[in-house]
Amino acid sequence: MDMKNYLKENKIKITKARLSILEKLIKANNPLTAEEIYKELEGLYDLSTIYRTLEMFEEKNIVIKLNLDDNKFCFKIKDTKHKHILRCSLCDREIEIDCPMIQVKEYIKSKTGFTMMEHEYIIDGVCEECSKKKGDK
Amino acid sequence: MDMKNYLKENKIKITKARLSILEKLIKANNPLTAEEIYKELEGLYDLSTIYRTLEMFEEKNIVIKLNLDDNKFCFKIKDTKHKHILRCSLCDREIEIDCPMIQVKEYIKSKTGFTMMEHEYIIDGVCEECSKKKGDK
DNA sequence: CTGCGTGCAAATGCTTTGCATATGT
DNA sequence: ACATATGCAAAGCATTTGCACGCAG
Repeated sequence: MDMKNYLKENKIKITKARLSILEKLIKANNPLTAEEIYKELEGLYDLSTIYRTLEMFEEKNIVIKLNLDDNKFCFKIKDTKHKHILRCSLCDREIEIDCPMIQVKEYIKSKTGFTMMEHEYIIDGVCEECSKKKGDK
Repeated sequence: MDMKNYLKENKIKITKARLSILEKLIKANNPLTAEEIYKELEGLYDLSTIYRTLEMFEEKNIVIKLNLDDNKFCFKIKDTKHKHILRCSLCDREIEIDCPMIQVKEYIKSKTGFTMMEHEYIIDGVCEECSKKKGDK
Protein backbone atom coordinates (compact mmCIF):
# COMPACT_ATOMS: atom_id res chain seq x y z
CA MET A 1 0.00 0.00 0.00
CA ASP A 2 2.61 2.35 1.21
CA MET A 3 4.83 1.64 -1.73
CA LYS A 4 2.08 2.16 -4.23
CA ASN A 5 1.57 5.63 -2.91
CA TYR A 6 5.25 6.19 -2.92
CA LEU A 7 5.32 5.48 -6.62
CA LYS A 8 2.24 7.57 -7.27
CA GLU A 9 3.66 10.52 -5.40
CA ASN A 10 6.64 10.37 -7.63
CA LYS A 11 4.50 10.07 -10.73
CA ILE A 12 5.58 6.56 -11.52
CA LYS A 13 3.12 4.13 -13.04
CA ILE A 14 2.55 1.09 -10.88
CA THR A 15 3.55 -2.33 -12.13
CA LYS A 16 4.48 -5.55 -10.39
CA ALA A 17 8.08 -5.28 -11.47
CA ARG A 18 8.45 -1.77 -10.14
CA LEU A 19 6.89 -2.64 -6.83
CA SER A 20 9.16 -5.64 -6.37
CA ILE A 21 12.27 -3.73 -7.28
CA LEU A 22 11.34 -0.86 -5.01
CA GLU A 23 10.69 -3.28 -2.19
CA LYS A 24 14.10 -4.87 -2.49
CA LEU A 25 15.77 -1.49 -2.52
CA ILE A 26 13.90 -0.36 0.55
CA LYS A 27 14.41 -3.53 2.54
CA ALA A 28 18.10 -3.78 1.80
CA ASN A 29 19.29 -0.50 3.11
CA ASN A 30 22.61 -0.88 1.46
CA PRO A 31 23.30 -0.33 -2.20
CA LEU A 32 22.43 -3.15 -4.58
CA THR A 33 23.60 -3.93 -8.08
CA ALA A 34 21.12 -4.68 -10.84
CA GLU A 35 22.38 -8.24 -10.78
CA GLU A 36 21.77 -8.58 -7.05
CA ILE A 37 18.23 -7.36 -7.41
CA TYR A 38 17.75 -9.77 -10.27
CA LYS A 39 18.88 -12.67 -8.11
CA GLU A 40 16.86 -11.51 -5.13
CA LEU A 41 13.81 -11.62 -7.36
CA GLU A 42 14.86 -15.07 -8.55
CA GLY A 43 14.91 -14.07 -12.15
CA LEU A 44 11.25 -13.20 -12.10
CA TYR A 45 11.95 -10.10 -14.10
CA ASP A 46 14.40 -9.60 -16.88
CA LEU A 47 17.68 -7.85 -16.26
CA SER A 48 16.85 -5.26 -18.87
CA THR A 49 13.66 -4.47 -17.01
CA ILE A 50 15.65 -4.01 -13.85
CA TYR A 51 18.07 -1.68 -15.54
CA ARG A 52 15.28 0.29 -17.15
CA THR A 53 13.46 0.57 -13.87
CA LEU A 54 16.52 1.66 -11.95
CA GLU A 55 17.40 4.23 -14.56
CA MET A 56 13.92 5.59 -14.33
CA PHE A 57 13.96 5.63 -10.52
CA GLU A 58 17.13 7.62 -10.76
CA GLU A 59 15.55 10.13 -13.12
CA LYS A 60 12.60 10.46 -10.80
CA ASN A 61 15.07 11.12 -8.06
CA ILE A 62 14.09 8.37 -5.70
CA VAL A 63 17.24 6.36 -6.18
CA ILE A 64 20.90 7.22 -6.36
CA LYS A 65 23.41 5.48 -8.60
CA LEU A 66 26.71 4.81 -6.93
CA ASN A 67 30.04 3.58 -8.04
CA LEU A 68 31.87 1.80 -5.28
CA ASP A 69 34.97 1.30 -7.37
CA ASP A 70 34.47 -2.03 -9.02
CA ASN A 71 33.19 -1.96 -12.54
CA LYS A 72 29.55 -1.96 -11.75
CA PHE A 73 27.00 0.36 -10.34
CA CYS A 74 24.96 0.09 -7.21
CA PHE A 75 21.62 1.65 -6.55
CA LYS A 76 20.29 2.90 -3.27
CA ILE A 77 17.07 4.50 -2.14
CA LYS A 78 17.54 8.18 -1.39
CA ASP A 79 16.84 8.46 2.28
CA THR A 80 17.37 12.13 2.70
CA LYS A 81 17.13 14.51 -0.13
CA HIS A 82 19.26 16.97 1.70
CA LYS A 83 21.18 19.62 -0.10
CA HIS A 84 24.29 21.66 0.37
CA ILE A 85 25.30 25.12 -0.61
CA LEU A 86 28.57 25.89 -2.30
CA ARG A 87 29.53 29.52 -1.91
CA CYS A 88 32.11 31.09 -4.18
CA SER A 89 34.88 32.80 -2.26
CA LEU A 90 35.23 35.45 -4.92
CA CYS A 91 31.74 36.49 -5.95
CA ASP A 92 29.63 34.96 -3.19
CA ARG A 93 27.43 33.27 -5.75
CA GLU A 94 25.66 30.27 -4.23
CA ILE A 95 25.18 26.90 -5.89
CA GLU A 96 22.90 24.26 -4.52
CA ILE A 97 23.87 20.64 -4.88
CA ASP A 98 22.51 17.28 -3.78
CA CYS A 99 24.55 16.02 -0.88
CA PRO A 100 27.55 14.36 -2.45
CA MET A 101 28.50 12.75 0.82
CA ILE A 102 26.21 9.85 0.07
CA GLN A 103 28.87 8.60 -2.32
CA VAL A 104 31.51 9.07 0.33
CA LYS A 105 29.41 7.46 2.98
CA GLU A 106 28.81 4.32 0.96
CA TYR A 107 32.40 4.26 -0.18
CA ILE A 108 33.71 4.44 3.36
CA LYS A 109 31.28 1.80 4.47
CA SER A 110 32.28 -0.58 1.73
CA LYS A 111 35.99 -0.06 2.41
CA THR A 112 36.13 -0.01 6.17
CA GLY A 113 32.77 -1.05 7.55
CA PHE A 114 32.52 2.34 9.20
CA THR A 115 29.02 3.82 9.25
CA MET A 116 28.91 7.57 9.02
CA MET A 117 26.09 8.97 11.09
CA GLU A 118 26.43 12.69 10.90
CA HIS A 119 28.53 15.01 8.91
CA GLU A 120 29.12 18.69 8.70
CA TYR A 121 31.33 20.42 6.34
CA ILE A 122 32.73 23.64 5.17
CA ILE A 123 33.77 24.06 1.60
CA ASP A 124 35.59 26.99 0.15
CA GLY A 125 35.99 27.32 -3.54
CA VAL A 126 35.59 29.25 -6.72
CA CYS A 127 32.70 29.10 -9.12
CA GLU A 128 33.01 28.54 -12.84
CA GLU A 129 32.61 32.16 -13.90
CA CYS A 130 35.17 33.45 -11.46
CA SER A 131 37.71 30.83 -12.37
CA LYS A 132 37.29 31.81 -16.03
CA LYS A 133 37.81 35.48 -15.23
CA LYS A 134 41.02 34.66 -13.44
CA GLY A 135 42.27 32.92 -16.58
CA ASP A 136 42.38 29.36 -15.42
CA LYS A 137 45.76 28.15 -14.41
CA MET B 1 64.02 14.52 -15.74
CA ASP B 2 61.58 15.35 -13.07
CA MET B 3 59.10 12.77 -14.24
CA LYS B 4 61.69 10.05 -14.48
CA ASN B 5 62.54 10.56 -10.86
CA TYR B 6 58.91 10.64 -10.03
CA LEU B 7 58.53 7.19 -11.51
CA LYS B 8 61.69 5.92 -9.87
CA GLU B 9 60.62 7.18 -6.48
CA ASN B 10 57.47 5.20 -6.87
CA LYS B 11 59.35 2.12 -8.01
CA ILE B 12 57.98 2.16 -11.50
CA LYS B 13 60.16 1.13 -14.39
CA ILE B 14 60.68 3.86 -16.93
CA THR B 15 59.37 3.43 -20.45
CA LYS B 16 58.33 5.88 -23.14
CA ALA B 17 54.70 4.96 -22.81
CA ARG B 18 54.68 5.51 -19.07
CA LEU B 19 56.41 8.84 -19.34
CA SER B 20 53.97 10.04 -21.98
CA ILE B 21 50.95 8.91 -20.06
CA LEU B 22 52.23 10.44 -16.86
CA GLU B 23 52.93 13.68 -18.66
CA LYS B 24 49.41 13.93 -19.99
CA LEU B 25 47.98 13.25 -16.57
CA ILE B 26 50.13 15.90 -14.97
CA LYS B 27 49.55 18.56 -17.61
CA ALA B 28 45.82 18.11 -17.71
CA ASN B 29 44.98 18.70 -14.11
CA ASN B 30 41.54 17.36 -14.56
CA PRO B 31 40.60 13.72 -14.76
CA LEU B 32 41.06 11.98 -18.10
CA THR B 33 39.59 8.81 -19.50
CA ALA B 34 41.81 6.15 -21.02
CA GLU B 35 40.32 7.06 -24.37
CA GLU B 36 41.21 10.73 -23.95
CA ILE B 37 44.77 9.90 -23.14
CA TYR B 38 44.88 7.62 -26.14
CA LYS B 39 43.71 10.42 -28.41
CA GLU B 40 46.02 12.96 -26.82
CA LEU B 41 48.88 10.62 -27.66
CA GLU B 42 47.51 10.28 -31.18
CA GLY B 43 47.26 6.55 -30.97
CA LEU B 44 50.98 6.21 -30.41
CA TYR B 45 50.31 3.64 -27.74
CA ASP B 46 47.71 0.97 -27.65
CA LEU B 47 44.61 1.37 -25.55
CA SER B 48 45.42 -1.79 -23.65
CA THR B 49 48.80 -0.33 -22.74
CA ILE B 50 47.09 2.77 -21.45
CA TYR B 51 44.71 0.75 -19.35
CA ARG B 52 47.50 -1.40 -17.99
CA THR B 53 49.59 1.62 -17.17
CA LEU B 54 46.76 3.42 -15.47
CA GLU B 55 45.87 0.37 -13.45
CA MET B 56 49.46 0.12 -12.37
CA PHE B 57 49.68 3.80 -11.50
CA GLU B 58 46.64 3.32 -9.36
CA GLU B 59 48.22 0.39 -7.55
CA LYS B 60 51.35 2.40 -6.98
CA ASN B 61 49.14 5.08 -5.54
CA ILE B 62 50.10 7.92 -7.79
CA VAL B 63 46.78 8.07 -9.60
CA ILE B 64 43.21 7.90 -8.50
CA LYS B 65 40.42 6.22 -10.46
CA LEU B 66 37.22 8.19 -10.47
CA ASN B 67 33.73 7.59 -11.61
CA LEU B 68 32.02 10.76 -12.61
CA ASP B 69 28.74 9.01 -13.27
CA ASP B 70 28.87 8.14 -16.91
CA ASN B 71 29.88 4.59 -17.68
CA LYS B 72 33.58 5.11 -17.86
CA PHE B 73 36.38 5.85 -15.52
CA CYS B 74 38.59 8.86 -15.29
CA PHE B 75 42.08 8.95 -13.91
CA LYS B 76 43.74 11.80 -12.11
CA ILE B 77 47.15 12.38 -10.57
CA LYS B 78 46.97 12.33 -6.80
CA ASP B 79 48.01 15.79 -5.81
CA THR B 80 47.83 15.42 -2.10
CA LYS B 81 48.01 12.10 -0.42
CA HIS B 82 46.23 13.45 2.57
CA LYS B 83 44.35 11.24 4.94
CA HIS B 84 41.46 11.48 7.32
CA ILE B 85 40.65 9.86 10.57
CA LEU B 86 37.30 8.29 11.29
CA ARG B 87 36.65 7.98 14.99
CA CYS B 88 34.00 5.61 16.28
CA SER B 89 31.53 7.33 18.59
CA LEU B 90 31.14 4.19 20.65
CA CYS B 91 34.58 2.71 21.16
CA ASP B 92 36.83 5.57 20.04
CA ARG B 93 38.65 3.28 17.66
CA GLU B 94 40.34 5.27 14.90
CA ILE B 95 40.42 4.33 11.23
CA GLU B 96 42.63 6.06 8.73
CA ILE B 97 41.36 6.55 5.20
CA ASP B 98 42.55 8.26 2.04
CA CYS B 99 40.69 11.48 1.59
CA PRO B 100 37.44 10.50 -0.07
CA MET B 101 36.67 14.10 -0.90
CA ILE B 102 38.69 13.84 -4.08
CA GLN B 103 35.76 11.96 -5.56
CA VAL B 104 33.39 14.61 -4.32
CA LYS B 105 35.59 17.40 -5.52
CA GLU B 106 35.77 16.07 -9.04
CA TYR B 107 32.11 15.23 -9.03
CA ILE B 108 31.13 18.72 -8.00
CA LYS B 109 33.44 20.18 -10.57
CA SER B 110 32.02 18.10 -13.36
CA LYS B 111 28.45 18.91 -12.36
CA THR B 112 28.65 22.57 -11.53
CA GLY B 113 32.04 23.89 -12.57
CA PHE B 114 32.68 24.76 -8.95
CA THR B 115 36.26 24.24 -7.84
CA MET B 116 36.63 23.23 -4.22
CA MET B 117 39.71 24.74 -2.70
CA GLU B 118 39.63 23.80 0.92
CA HIS B 119 37.53 21.52 2.99
CA GLU B 120 37.20 20.56 6.57
CA TYR B 121 34.92 18.08 7.99
CA ILE B 122 33.66 16.35 10.99
CA ILE B 123 32.34 12.86 10.77
CA ASP B 124 30.60 10.95 13.49
CA GLY B 125 29.93 7.32 13.08
CA VAL B 126 30.15 3.78 14.29
CA CYS B 127 32.81 1.26 13.40
CA GLU B 128 32.09 -2.22 12.11
CA GLU B 129 32.65 -4.06 15.39
CA CYS B 130 30.43 -1.76 17.37
CA SER B 131 27.65 -1.91 14.85
CA LYS B 132 27.80 -5.70 15.01
CA LYS B 133 27.61 -5.67 18.80
CA LYS B 134 24.54 -3.53 18.63
CA GLY B 135 22.86 -6.13 16.42
CA ASP B 136 22.63 -4.22 13.20
CA LYS B 137 19.23 -2.86 12.49
C1' DC C 1 -8.70 -0.05 -26.15
C1' DT C 2 -4.30 2.15 -26.13
C1' DG C 3 0.02 3.33 -24.52
C1' DC C 4 3.44 1.99 -21.93
C1' DG C 5 6.08 -1.87 -19.66
C1' DT C 6 8.36 -6.12 -20.37
C1' DG C 7 11.01 -10.23 -22.25
C1' DC C 8 14.09 -11.81 -25.40
C1' DA C 9 18.02 -11.68 -28.16
C1' DA C 10 21.36 -9.12 -29.99
C1' DA C 11 24.30 -5.09 -29.94
C1' DT C 12 27.30 -1.83 -27.66
C1' DG C 13 31.17 0.00 -25.44
C1' DC C 14 34.50 0.05 -21.89
C1' DT C 15 37.88 -2.77 -20.08
C1' DT C 16 40.67 -7.01 -19.72
C1' DT C 17 43.48 -10.84 -21.32
C1' DG C 18 46.63 -14.22 -23.97
C1' DC C 19 50.21 -14.50 -26.69
C1' DA C 20 54.06 -13.19 -29.65
C1' DT C 21 57.23 -9.53 -30.25
C1' DA C 22 59.85 -5.42 -28.89
C1' DT C 23 62.13 -2.72 -25.42
C1' DG C 24 64.59 -1.15 -21.27
C1' DT C 25 68.26 -1.95 -17.81
C1' DA D 1 70.63 -11.38 -22.24
C1' DC D 2 66.57 -11.34 -19.54
C1' DA D 3 62.69 -9.76 -17.64
C1' DT D 4 59.04 -7.13 -18.51
C1' DA D 5 56.27 -3.83 -21.47
C1' DT D 6 53.72 -3.45 -25.51
C1' DG D 7 50.64 -4.35 -29.69
C1' DC D 8 47.14 -6.91 -31.62
C1' DA D 9 43.15 -9.46 -31.72
C1' DA D 10 39.83 -11.53 -29.22
C1' DA D 11 37.22 -12.20 -25.05
C1' DG D 12 34.49 -10.50 -21.09
C1' DC D 13 31.02 -8.21 -18.78
C1' DA D 14 27.88 -4.68 -17.37
C1' DT D 15 24.62 -2.12 -19.58
C1' DT D 16 21.61 -0.70 -23.53
C1' DT D 17 18.48 -1.21 -27.39
C1' DG D 18 14.93 -2.82 -31.00
C1' DC D 19 11.05 -5.15 -31.55
C1' DA D 20 6.94 -7.87 -30.68
C1' DC D 21 3.84 -8.98 -27.23
C1' DG D 22 1.23 -8.28 -22.82
C1' DC D 23 -0.58 -5.77 -19.07
C1' DA D 24 -2.39 -1.59 -16.44
C1' DG D 25 -5.53 2.16 -16.37
